[in-house]
Amino acid sequence: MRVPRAVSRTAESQPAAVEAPPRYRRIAAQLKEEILAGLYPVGSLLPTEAALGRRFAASRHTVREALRLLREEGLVASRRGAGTRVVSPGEEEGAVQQVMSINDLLAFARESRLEIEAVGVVALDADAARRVELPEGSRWLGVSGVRRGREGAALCRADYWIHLDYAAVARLLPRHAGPIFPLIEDLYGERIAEVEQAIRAVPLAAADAASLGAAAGGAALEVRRTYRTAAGKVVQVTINTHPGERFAHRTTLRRLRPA
Amino acid sequence: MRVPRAVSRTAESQPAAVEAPPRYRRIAAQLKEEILAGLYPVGSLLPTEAALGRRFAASRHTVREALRLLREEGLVASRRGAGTRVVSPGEEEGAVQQVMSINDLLAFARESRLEIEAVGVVALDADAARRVELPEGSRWLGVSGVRRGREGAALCRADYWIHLDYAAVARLLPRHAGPIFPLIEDLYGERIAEVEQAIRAVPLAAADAASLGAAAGGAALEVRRTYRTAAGKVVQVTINTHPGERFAHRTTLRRLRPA
DNA sequence: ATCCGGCAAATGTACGGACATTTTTTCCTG
DNA sequence: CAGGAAAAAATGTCCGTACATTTGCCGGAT
Repeated sequence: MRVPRAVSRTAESQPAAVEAPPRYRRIAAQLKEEILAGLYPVGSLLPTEAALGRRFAASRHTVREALRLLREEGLVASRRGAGTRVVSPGEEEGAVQQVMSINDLLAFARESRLEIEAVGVVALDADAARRVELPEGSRWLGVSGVRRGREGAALCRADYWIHLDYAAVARLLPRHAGPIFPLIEDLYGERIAEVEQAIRAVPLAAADAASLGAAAGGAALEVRRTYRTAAGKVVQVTINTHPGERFAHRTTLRRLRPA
Repeated sequence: MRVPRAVSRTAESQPAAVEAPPRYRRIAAQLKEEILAGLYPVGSLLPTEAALGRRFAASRHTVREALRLLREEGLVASRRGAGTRVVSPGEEEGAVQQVMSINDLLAFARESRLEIEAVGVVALDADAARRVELPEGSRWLGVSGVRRGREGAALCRADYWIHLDYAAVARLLPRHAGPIFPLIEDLYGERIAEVEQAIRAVPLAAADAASLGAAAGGAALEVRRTYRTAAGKVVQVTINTHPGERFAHRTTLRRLRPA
């Protein structure tokens, strides 16, 4: 879905002041870049901790912290005595979304940045209405953009349909890179009580592929969320489109009592 | 994945040596227990690193590693100068999941019928190991088939990797079309405490497409579930592959208390 | 050629120290 | 009493050391 370019726009967003990250994060980013560039193909060994320490003039502690970040991102796996091996390509695989609750939705959005491309009121045609499961012809504040991770890589497309009762939230968006529904909660005193989530596999549209730096036509994971108040009113619908096989939507389900 | 037709099958047991976990893991477990027991309610501060070091007679390094585990588990959040605060009890999150997840897995399997095509012991090559996130070379009881709905239409491919400790369950499968893990629970007295679920979009392989009556190469939703006991032992891994855009994986998330 | 044992290499755990940064508390002044 | 500054408290980063555990390689024996 492409939200039509809005006729009127609010002020452009301004990037926050960025300070130098800690050394271990910089080392991790450098190694990640080299992994993604193919310098260390899947299956190959990274340099040892000792060698990396010499290369980056860093202590073993700092190198280990960097490697821990890479492990958490799913790029490498370390084995005692055997070294650290590159286990999977693609940085998006590390953008694992641990969605377990509404609070977790907030956490994911806080760890990524929404880069807004278009904001404007839209009326849903038949296709769009079917896709977002909202009434055909109804009008919503449309917001579309790309969600990016820490190092600026595109994680997914993010498209929003916000109920017009809350359209003034548009004024806050240029200065806000995080999740939108808490803004609505703050600004209007509404409370999201329930999120309905639907996940499916779709072909990646050419327009989406271009802005995500991925190949068009491949498989993409589409995650749609419908945010409702306790009274059942739809406040917002969000569709995140993650390209390719690199992204996995993960959930951990637990039993707490005897079955 | 195509499981080779089984020639012979026996249960093989490989008892794993169980050793004491590292100290930092034990400290984390103890603190988690106290958090879940309500000793530190949501919003309250844990003891400082220094205090925990005194309490557990551990170095700050060890305490910090323990706190890192708790942070990664989403139980606490640390802020420089302010301490470590309990932000979300895992048990309550788990309660949310219980409402809709493992029971939902059973419901889905009950509403469809597993048509088994192949059963046999398989050793995981590198590709398979990566796909199911189990050790390469490890051996599992492989079961593969198609899950069909009421009218017999193919819903998805269903592939299982069952720990060889439970391989005798194979004897029950010919007369059993429903979910497999409750069979294991009944037959062996094991209890599934946790299911880790990963959903991604993949291209539909030609072999899978043929048995599902779908076009090869299109987008498919791959849902992988790893079933674990409370001790963390992997009992079973399941991959369901749903063709095309027809299938949507739906979840409803609710807030149980005020934000 | 194969197998086994020993040793070196490589990561994992855990101790210690120091300084930086942020938050909270305390103290002082108007 | 209120506000601001300074000090103390608390976590974050980064250095170092030592030992434990596991893996891989090499050489010798069969």
